[in-house]
Amino acid sequence: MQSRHPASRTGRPRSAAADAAILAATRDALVELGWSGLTLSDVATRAGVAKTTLYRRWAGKHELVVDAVAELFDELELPDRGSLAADIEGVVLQFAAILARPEARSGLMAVVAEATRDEPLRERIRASIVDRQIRLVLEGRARALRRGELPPEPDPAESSRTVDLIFDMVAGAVVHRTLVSGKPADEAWVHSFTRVLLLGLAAQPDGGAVQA
Amino acid sequence: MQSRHPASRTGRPRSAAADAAILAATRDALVELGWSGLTLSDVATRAGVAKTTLYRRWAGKHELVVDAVAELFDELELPDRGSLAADIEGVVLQFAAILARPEARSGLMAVVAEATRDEPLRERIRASIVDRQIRLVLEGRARALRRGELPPEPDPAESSRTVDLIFDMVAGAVVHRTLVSGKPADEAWVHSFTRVLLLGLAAQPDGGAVQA
DNA sequence: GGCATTACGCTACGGGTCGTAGCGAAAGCT
DNA sequence: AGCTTTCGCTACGACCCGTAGCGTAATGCC
Repeated sequence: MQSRHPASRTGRPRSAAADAAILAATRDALVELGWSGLTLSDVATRAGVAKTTLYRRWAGKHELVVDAVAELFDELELPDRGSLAADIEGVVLQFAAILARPEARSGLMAVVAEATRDEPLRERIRASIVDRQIRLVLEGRARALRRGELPPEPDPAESSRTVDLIFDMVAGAVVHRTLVSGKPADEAWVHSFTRVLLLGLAAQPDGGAVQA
Repeated sequence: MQSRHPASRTGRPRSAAADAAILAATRDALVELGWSGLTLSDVATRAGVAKTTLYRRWAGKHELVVDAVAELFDELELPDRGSLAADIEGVVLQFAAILARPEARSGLMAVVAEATRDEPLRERIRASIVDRQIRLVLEGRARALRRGELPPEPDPAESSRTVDLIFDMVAGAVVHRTLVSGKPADEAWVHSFTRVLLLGLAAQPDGGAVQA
C-alpha cells in the first residue's frame, strides 16, 4: 500500500497485521485526539508496535493519515437504483455518512491542506481517495447515458471536463456542507441538492420526486 | 477583531500597527513555509514584535491564521452585472482568484480541519469568513428574484434552506476544484459550472451564453 | 506634573514531540 | 545451518510550545 517491494525475496517479511493495527490505531487516535493532537508516538503505542517500525513504513503523519482515511472510502458503491437521481442520492448519502465520522472529518481536510505544498502527498491522495470517487462518477454517468437521461457528448476532451465538473460539484457540495457549514447532509438536503444538480436553480420548486 | 475591549479607558493602548504587521507576517510565512512550517516564533520575528505580544492577542496558531486569511476575503464584491448568470460568474471568479493565492490555499483548509474538533474556532471562522459569503448569496438571490430569474419562495424556512444549499454548492465546488482536484477554476470552468447550476445537468450542451 | 494602569520587548525555562541511531533478538528463505 | 530483513527497545539532539518574570514605554486621570 505504501511501499512497493518489487521482489523482496529474502529476509523477514513485514507484518501485515502490524499495518492493519497501525492504520486502525491511527483512526482511533483521530477520533479521540483529532489531527493536531495525534502524535506518531501515541499511534505506535496504541498499535502495539515500536515507533521505529512506524517510521520504516510511513514518512510522516500526513502519509499515514492519508492511508488510514482512504480505507474509509472502500465501502463506497454505486448500485443501480433505476434512475440517475436515485443513483446520485444513494451515493451522496454514503459519502455523507463517511464524512460524518470523526476520524474522516479531522483527517481529510488536514491532509488536503498540507497537499497544497506537497506534490507527492497530493499524488498519494489522488491515487488513494480521489480516483475511486472519479470512477463512481464515470460509472453513474455512463449508466445515465444508456438510459438517455443525459445528453451525449461525443468529444472525449469535453466529456472528461464534464466528469471533472460533476465530481467537483458533488463532492465539493457534500464536503462543504459537512465540514464548513457544519450541518448534516441528511436525506432532505441530499434530495434538494440532487434536484438542483439535475434541473438547475431556475426550475420550479419541488413538490415531489425528481424525474429527469 | 480578536478581543473586544468594552471600555479600556486607561493604560497604554494596543498598537494597531502591530496587529497589521502580525497578520501580514502570518500571510508571508504561509506563502513561504505553508501551514505546517509556520511557527509563532517566526511570525513574531517577521512582524518585528515579541512572541509574548503575539500570545496576548491570539490564543494560538489556528486563531491567528483565521484572522490572517479572513482579510483576504474582504475584497469580495457583487456588482450588478445584469443577469444572475453573469453575477455568479463574476463572484465565483473573484472567489477562485483568492483561493489561488498560496497564503489562502494552505491556511484555509487547515483551520477548517481543526475546527471540526474546536467549536469556538468554528464560530470564529463562521463570523469572519463564512457569514460574509452567505451575505453575497442573499444579495445575489434577492436581485435575481427581482429580475424574475428565480422562482419565489414565500416560506422563510424553505428560503433559508435554499440559500444554504446554494452557498454549499457554489463555495464547495470552487474549493474542491481548486484545492482537491488541484486544477484552476478559470473562465471556461466557471462558465460550465454556472450553466449546470442554473439549468441542470440534463440541459443540452452549451453553445453560447447562459440566459436563464 | 505625578500616578495608576496597561502594553511592550526581552530572556529564560520546563515540557513535549520529532526523527534517527544503535543494538540484540526474531522470523522468514535457500 | 546461514543470510537477510524486520522488529522492539532505548537514548539522543533539535525544535517549538506556551508562560513567567522583569524593566520600560505609552496612555488617561487627577
